[in-house]
Amino acid sequence: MHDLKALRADPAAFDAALARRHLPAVAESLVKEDEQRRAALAELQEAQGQRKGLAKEIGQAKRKGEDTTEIEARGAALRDQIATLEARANEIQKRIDDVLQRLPNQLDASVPDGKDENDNVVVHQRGEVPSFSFEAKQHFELGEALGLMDFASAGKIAGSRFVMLRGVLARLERALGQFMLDTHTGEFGYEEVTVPLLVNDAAMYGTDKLPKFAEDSFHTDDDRWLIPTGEVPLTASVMGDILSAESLPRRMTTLSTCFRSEAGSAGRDVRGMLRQHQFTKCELVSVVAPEESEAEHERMTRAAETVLERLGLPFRRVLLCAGDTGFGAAKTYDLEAWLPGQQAWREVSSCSNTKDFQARRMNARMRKEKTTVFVHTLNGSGLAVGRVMIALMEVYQQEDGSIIVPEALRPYMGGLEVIRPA
RNA sequence: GGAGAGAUGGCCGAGCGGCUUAAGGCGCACGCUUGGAAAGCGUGUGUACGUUAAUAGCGUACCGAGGGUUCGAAUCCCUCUCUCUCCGCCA
Repeated sequence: MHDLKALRADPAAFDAALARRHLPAVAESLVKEDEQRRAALAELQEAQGQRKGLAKEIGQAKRKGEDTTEIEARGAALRDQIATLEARANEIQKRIDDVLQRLPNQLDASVPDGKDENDNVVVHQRGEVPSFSFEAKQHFELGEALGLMDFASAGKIAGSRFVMLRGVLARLERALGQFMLDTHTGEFGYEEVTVPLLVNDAAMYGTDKLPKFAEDSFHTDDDRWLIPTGEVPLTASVMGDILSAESLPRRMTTLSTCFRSEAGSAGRDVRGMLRQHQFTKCELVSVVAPEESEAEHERMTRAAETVLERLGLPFRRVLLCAGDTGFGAAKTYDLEAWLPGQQAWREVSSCSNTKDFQARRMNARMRKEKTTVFVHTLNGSGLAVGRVMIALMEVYQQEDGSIIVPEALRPYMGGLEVIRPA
C-alpha cells in the first residue's frame, strides 16, 4: 500500500517510482480523487457534528418535557443527508484504494534499472563450480535410479508436480530442514515458529498476495488459502499490532510446507522436483524499525548464505533489477545454487526488504516518541529445502550414481556418508 | 456438529437508548511532599482520519467486525469472527 500524503506532497516522485517499474503515471488523477475525498469528508464531518448537536438538544428538551417534533424532523433530514455523504466518501475512498492496492512497492535507490532477469547484477559468487570426469546427471535421473524419488506414485494419487521421496532421500529432506532451523535459531537469533498452513484473506492481503496474485494460490471451500510461503503467517502474525520499540527486531523462522498452483507456468520445469505444487521451505521473517531494515536485509541474506556455505554448495548472490523485483519488494537478493546436471544457476532463496509496504497493508506499527510509525518487514528463504536438495544431489553425485552426504548433514543422517541405491 | 456464556481503553471492571466528554480501580508518566524511598496528594495517560508548520490546538469516527432500527446506539435487532463451559466426534 502507498502513502497518500506522500503522493500528495510529491506526485512527480510517485510517478518516477512507477516509471522504474515500467508502469504508467497515476499521480495526477489520484491527487484529484484525493481532493474530492477530502472535500467529501469535510462535508460529512460537518453534518455529523450537526447531528451530535441536535441529538443533545432533543435529549435536553425531552427531559424538560418540551415538544421536539420540529427538531426531530430536522434530525431526520440530516440523517438522510449523512447517509448520502457517507456513501459518496466511501465510494471515492474505494476507488482510490482499488488503484493503490494494485501498485507495486517503490524500489530502493540501490536497485539497478533493467527489464528482466538478464539485467540482474551478480554481487558475488562463493564456492567453485565443480567439474566432473563424467557427464553430470540431473537430480531426477539420480533420484529415480536410486529408487528413492517416486514421481509415478505421486502422479497416480495427486497428479503432476508432486513427488514422493523414499527412504534416505526422505530423510535427507528432513535433515536439511532441521539443519536450516538449527542454524537460524542457534546462530542468528530467529525464533522457531510452527504456523497454520491455511490463512484468511486478511493475512494474504497484508503480505501482498492479494488481490493481484489470487490465481497463484490454492483456495479452500471454507474461504481460506493454502499458504504459498511461510512468509504469510509469520509476517501477518503482527497484523494490526502496535509493537513496542524494545520488542524489535523480531526475528522468526518456520519450516513449512508451501503450496503454489503454478498457473501460468505450464511447460516450465516440468521434469523433476524443481517446480512443485507443494514443497518444503525454511522461511525467515524480520520485523524491524524503519532505520534498521537495510542492515537487517544484509544480515538475513548472510544467514541464508551461511547455510549454503556449510553445505559446501557453490552459489552466487544476485541483486534483482527493477523489472525483475517482485510486487511487494523494495529490494531483493536472490541466492542461486549451481546445478551441474542442468548446467545452470537456479534460485534457492529470495530475500526481500518490503520496507513499510506490507506493514501499511496490514497496519503493523511501532511506538516512536509520541506517535506511531509503520514497521519494516523482511522475508527470505533460508532456504528452499527441495531445491537445495536438488543442488546437493547434483553437486555431490559420483560416477556410480551414489551421492556423498556433506559433513554438516551427517549428524542429521545417523552418520550416513553416502547415499546408494536402495 | 449440538447447547449455553461472553468480547468495553496498557490491564481489571461498571454502564444495558439521551445527564458518557466511557464511572471506578490498577499500571505508567510528570509534579508536590521526603534526608532518601515507600505511602500520600495533584495532573496527565488510546488509535485513525480531516484541518494545521506542528507528534500544539480544533473537528469527526472508533466499546470484537460488518449491517440495521432511531432525531440520537457501548446500550436494541440481524449476520459474522473469536474466547470460555458442557455434550458429541476425533489425530
